[in-house]
Amino acid sequence: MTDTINAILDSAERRIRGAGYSGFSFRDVAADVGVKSSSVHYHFPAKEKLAAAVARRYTDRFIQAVDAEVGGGAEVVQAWRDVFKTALLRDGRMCLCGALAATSHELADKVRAEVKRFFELGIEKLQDGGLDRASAIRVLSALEGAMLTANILDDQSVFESSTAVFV
Amino acid sequence: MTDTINAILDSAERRIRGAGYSGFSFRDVAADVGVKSSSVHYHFPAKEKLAAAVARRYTDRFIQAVDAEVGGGAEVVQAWRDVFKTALLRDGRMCLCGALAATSHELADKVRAEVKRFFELGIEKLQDGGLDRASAIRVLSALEGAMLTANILDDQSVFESSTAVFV
DNA sequence: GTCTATAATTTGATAGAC
DNA sequence: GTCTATCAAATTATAGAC
Repeated sequence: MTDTINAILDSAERRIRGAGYSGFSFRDVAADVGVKSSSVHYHFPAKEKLAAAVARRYTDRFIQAVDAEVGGGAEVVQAWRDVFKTALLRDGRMCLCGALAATSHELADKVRAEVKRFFELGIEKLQDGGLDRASAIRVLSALEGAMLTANILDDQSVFESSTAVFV
Repeated sequence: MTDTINAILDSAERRIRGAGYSGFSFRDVAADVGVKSSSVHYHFPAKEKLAAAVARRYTDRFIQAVDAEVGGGAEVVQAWRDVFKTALLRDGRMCLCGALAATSHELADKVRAEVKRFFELGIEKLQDGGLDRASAIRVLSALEGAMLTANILDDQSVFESSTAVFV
């Protein structure tokens, strides 16, 4: 993975988390990276492919971070909460897959499939931690909702208080 | 409020709930209503004003529906859950203010203010029902998150099971 | 791999006739 | 209040030089 590709993915991730799929353009990303939009197209021929790549990297990193915490002895639900919290505090933005899921009707099949993968893997991992499927979905939904509300109220402490029940 | 204005708001609401603020255009709405885009501009000179009007109507109707249930003897948390559930089952789409909140960085101040109003009023109403502020935020976040997850998993029963804990 | 240039379409918005 | 016509800008995407 080259530096340019990573920079493109970084920019697109940040912009999707702030403004959704339709809220960013190839020129926006190109300007962030310091190249021309045709160079972005060289690496990602279509916008759908760029968004799908962003979602896949986001999910892989997210799961990796959760696994690392669980490997370090953390309880699974706490691990998910911590990684969500880190994403919110570090970037001050919505979960990428939450931002995309909120407008799922506009997503191309391949993008929606990647977003769905984030949720399915989350449910699966939480079930591996001992939760039944309904509880796993409830925890994941609560985390996404807490992030969304913290986002619009512009108050990160909202995430803490909304999910303190899991502690 | 004329029929055309209502039809414009209906179309814009539906489209924002499916694809977010940047995911719809004046021409989309005009085609839905059966007029030209210049006619939409006549009623709503700027896109921001249209979105703000949609959010305001959505919030007013939502609060009205909740108040009606509470007036009919329902418990406040249940009333909120029911109105969310109806919005999901009837339209098969995300909460309008949830969809906008997820991409709050792209919103003009006046639109974001309307979205914020939905959440602030929700918190206020739940507090009137006896919850402390943290619990009110937690309930509202959980409802938004449940709707988001039901949306992406394309399974409305997810909303039920995710929020059954409130029953 | 990145650039210039450009095509084809869409977008938000306005002017003016009816 | 709706229309036709149009604008200026932005959008996704491609061709071809370097």
